[in-house]
Amino acid sequence: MTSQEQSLHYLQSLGYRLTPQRLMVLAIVAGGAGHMGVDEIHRQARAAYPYLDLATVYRTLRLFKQVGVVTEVDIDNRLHYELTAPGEKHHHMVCRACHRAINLSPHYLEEFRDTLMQEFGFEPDVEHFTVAGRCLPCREMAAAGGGTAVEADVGDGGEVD
Amino acid sequence: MTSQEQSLHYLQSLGYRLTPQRLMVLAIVAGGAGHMGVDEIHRQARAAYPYLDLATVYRTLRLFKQVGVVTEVDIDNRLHYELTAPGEKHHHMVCRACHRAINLSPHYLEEFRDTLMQEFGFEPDVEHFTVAGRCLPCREMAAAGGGTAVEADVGDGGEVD
DNA sequence: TATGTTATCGCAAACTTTTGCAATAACTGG
DNA sequence: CCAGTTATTGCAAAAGTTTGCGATAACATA
Repeated sequence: MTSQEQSLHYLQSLGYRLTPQRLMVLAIVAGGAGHMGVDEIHRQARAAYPYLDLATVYRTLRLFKQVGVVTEVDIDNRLHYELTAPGEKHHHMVCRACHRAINLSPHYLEEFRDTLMQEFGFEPDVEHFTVAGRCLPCREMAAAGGGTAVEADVGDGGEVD
Repeated sequence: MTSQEQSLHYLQSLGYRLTPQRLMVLAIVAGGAGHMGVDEIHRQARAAYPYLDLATVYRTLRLFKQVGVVTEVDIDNRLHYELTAPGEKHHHMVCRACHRAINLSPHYLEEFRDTLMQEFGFEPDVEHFTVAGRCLPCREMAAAGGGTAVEADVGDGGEVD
């Protein structure tokens, strides 16, 4: 049984219904490499089934996230989703100033996770985890006297692998 | 010098301009108790200065967040902001199933923070920090055979202190 | 204090995400 | 396999958030 089939069984065991829309969205997210934007998922889904509505995509992904099938990632103010792959861990540190992402080895989170589990019975989602903060270059720039408001308006892009 | 004045000096030292709008938004966020929704901030601001636009409130808060003056909190899909109070730490664990929040003592994060600083020079924002995951009751319910899709549609509320 | 430069603002429009509701389709029990 | 129940869908509209642009005001320099 593939991991997709497992997810579907799991959904069903929770009392959710298996609909073609859900199958399709799951297949697309599983097929894509890495995070996928909602509109991209929608576009691909429409190729196969033109009536699938954007609202359904949003609702489906929200459900998948709630039960843990997918992970939500906020990239530059837009929602992205990726399959929660239990084996393949994937962490980020995202700088709140430059929005660049640095990969973080699972090692650093395990200790933290174990503590939370033991103390509170709370199981943190560390499979795909994002820590906000400020990266070294940005902190140095700020310390150096403050980089004269580099970015015109406040918004800017950000890259994540 | 109050902490508000410090923030303003800091903004200025980074090359950002001090405008009445920014002063106003900062004062309002500082005056409120805990997180404030964007529209509430806007409403209060308009009482004093009716022309202040919602877009300006958003831009201002985004800037404040970027430089670290305020902390952004996502509560039930709406942006909320609160002053980043260096002394008074404030952490949550938020369950992805029931959306309930559990307070987390700063203690548990310090170790993690120190590691990241040492290894990567990355300074995580642990002042106000949120960890997603699943709480004990929800995990037990899931283990017990899966709580027949408790919530009709996917959305539901969530409370955070 | 007067002048130039340009970050910021207000407005309007776009974009992203959520929600209400009637129709439909997935599951259940017979 | 058929009928009943109700979760889910598609559509349309609303709500939340961001963005483009010309006008304005904040800061720097003289």
